[in-house]
Amino acid sequence: MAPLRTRTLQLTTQQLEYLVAIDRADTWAHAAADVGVSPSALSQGIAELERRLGVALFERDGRRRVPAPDHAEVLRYAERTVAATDDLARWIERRRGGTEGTIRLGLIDAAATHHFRDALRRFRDEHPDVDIHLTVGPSGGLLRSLQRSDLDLVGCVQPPETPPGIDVTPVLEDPLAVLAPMSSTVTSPAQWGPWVTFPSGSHTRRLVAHALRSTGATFDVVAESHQPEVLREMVLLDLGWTVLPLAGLGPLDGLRVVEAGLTSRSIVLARRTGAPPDPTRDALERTLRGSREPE
Amino acid sequence: MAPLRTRTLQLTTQQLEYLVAIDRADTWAHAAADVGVSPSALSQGIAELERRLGVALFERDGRRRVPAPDHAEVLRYAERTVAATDDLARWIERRRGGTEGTIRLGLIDAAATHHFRDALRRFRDEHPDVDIHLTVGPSGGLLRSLQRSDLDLVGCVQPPETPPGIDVTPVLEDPLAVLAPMSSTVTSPAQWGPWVTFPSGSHTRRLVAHALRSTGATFDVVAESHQPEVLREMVLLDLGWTVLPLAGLGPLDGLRVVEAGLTSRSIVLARRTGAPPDPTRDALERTLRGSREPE
DNA sequence: AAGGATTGTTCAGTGATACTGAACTATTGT
DNA sequence: ACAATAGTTCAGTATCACTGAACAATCCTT
Repeated sequence: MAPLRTRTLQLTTQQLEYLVAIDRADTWAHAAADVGVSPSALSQGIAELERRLGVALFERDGRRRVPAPDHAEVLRYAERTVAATDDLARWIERRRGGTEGTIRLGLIDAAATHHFRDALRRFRDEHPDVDIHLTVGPSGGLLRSLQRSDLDLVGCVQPPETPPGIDVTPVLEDPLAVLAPMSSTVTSPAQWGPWVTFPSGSHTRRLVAHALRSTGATFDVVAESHQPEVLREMVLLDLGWTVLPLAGLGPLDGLRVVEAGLTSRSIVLARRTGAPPDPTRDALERTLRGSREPE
Repeated sequence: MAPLRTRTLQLTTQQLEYLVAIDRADTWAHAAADVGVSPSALSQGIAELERRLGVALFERDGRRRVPAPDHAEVLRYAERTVAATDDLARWIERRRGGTEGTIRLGLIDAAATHHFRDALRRFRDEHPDVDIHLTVGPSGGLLRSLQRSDLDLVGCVQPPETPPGIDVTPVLEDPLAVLAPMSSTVTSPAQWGPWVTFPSGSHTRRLVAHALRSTGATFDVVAESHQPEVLREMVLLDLGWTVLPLAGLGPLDGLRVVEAGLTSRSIVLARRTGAPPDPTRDALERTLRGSREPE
């Protein structure tokens, strides 16, 4: 049969940006403001996108619009494309402007304050012209930002499944210890707990839950926080037990280390595959990779 | 500092398609014809793309145009984006039209004629409504087609490095045997050869070269072909020795099997990561994966 | 239940963009 | 020197995306 090259979809990055902006903003008016056009333009732009795709992206619900079933897949495409375009723009800018470069680095708490602290300082000393934007937060959010091209390099806990478009290399193992209040009595794992730990959805929490269950402990959670220091305080307040990396946690006064090596989490460096090359980013990655703990 | 959201690049898939078409065609006029516009439109379109990117993509060389240094990176972006757009278009079409789907499958020679032959027949029997487009060729070309979204699923030799955007799962091991003409005398590896084998660039050739060298054999190549049958004929003609998968090779009359298990190549299934879901493709992949050889 | 604020759409007008066809320039081949 | 080839420029036209203003629907408040 004749190929008849079914005239490809003609889209603009602009339209895709509209879609992404709508997803990230709470209202279309805000989304319009975010991309710098009038609400009218946004509305017409989305209508045009729907017309070209031949797919309904939004349904009406009262005066709001809610995503239609097919929306998700198109959004996935739009996000990837916008991210790639963003990367290209940054690559061009770096190549043109003589700037040594900006790197947007994302790290989890322990990585920023402990594991990579010295390596980071060393890198800054050796590359004073490089602008480092550091974002600290939980692994999940960092990886999402990485996918969106809001970050260039991320040091976080190894995710259970590597998201598509992301490439990951392990750097070091971070042992996790079971910590109990001094008031507690050390018994068999079955009597451990209750627990204060990271919020559900946290990679580390998943690891901890799994490890505790396989020792026979129950995992009933009575309080949550993303910050290790806060968890430690909660234990000091006798709220419960916790499982934390000892690394960089500070003094353990008032805490009982019940089990220093319950399990360990793997700290990895993640970057987008397919992103344009960036020697500065590579250099930073090498420096961070060199900062293995003496174990 | 205020973000001031540096007005993102505004590109069209059309412009990116121009760039890709130019790369694939031998002349701009042909490229223009391929995408179905006038040469004038193509020229203006590329000029506009260069203006928006702020990057020179082509230089003049006589009356032709040759890629500028920055061209490669932009092309990489363009190819990925065009491929993703193509995927989206196919996803939409499948979703709208009630069609059971078309799958563009790429296989290497031995996979099509031997390893997956029965599985493929089984799949066709079980899914008579699915249109399978089968392309047979060397691994490298198949993987490139996969990246370009010209294929949906590929069965080939494990590449030395997984290309970005491609995901790979091993399916079976294909042992490679050293075959010599009957006239030859069996000696130590140092006296083996000379060789007829796959053209340079072939994944299998790389494996073979490595394996032979590590046995102490020299690897001097006197003839090349991509087709196992042709290589076998060459051996029969006394041109030299070869290393081939025995699987599906046909009768070995007139050949001496010097070493049945010199090494083995891993046959893998490859698909694009980040492509929209396609249950039909998944079903085919499962069927093919179930066709492990009894080893 | 009325008034007003909020959310998103439609419409007309305008400027930008992308296309075709034809004329044009530069290069290559014979 | 002549013709063929490769790509560009130019003028005219159709399409498209934007703004601003008027509009419709819904939600909130009292």
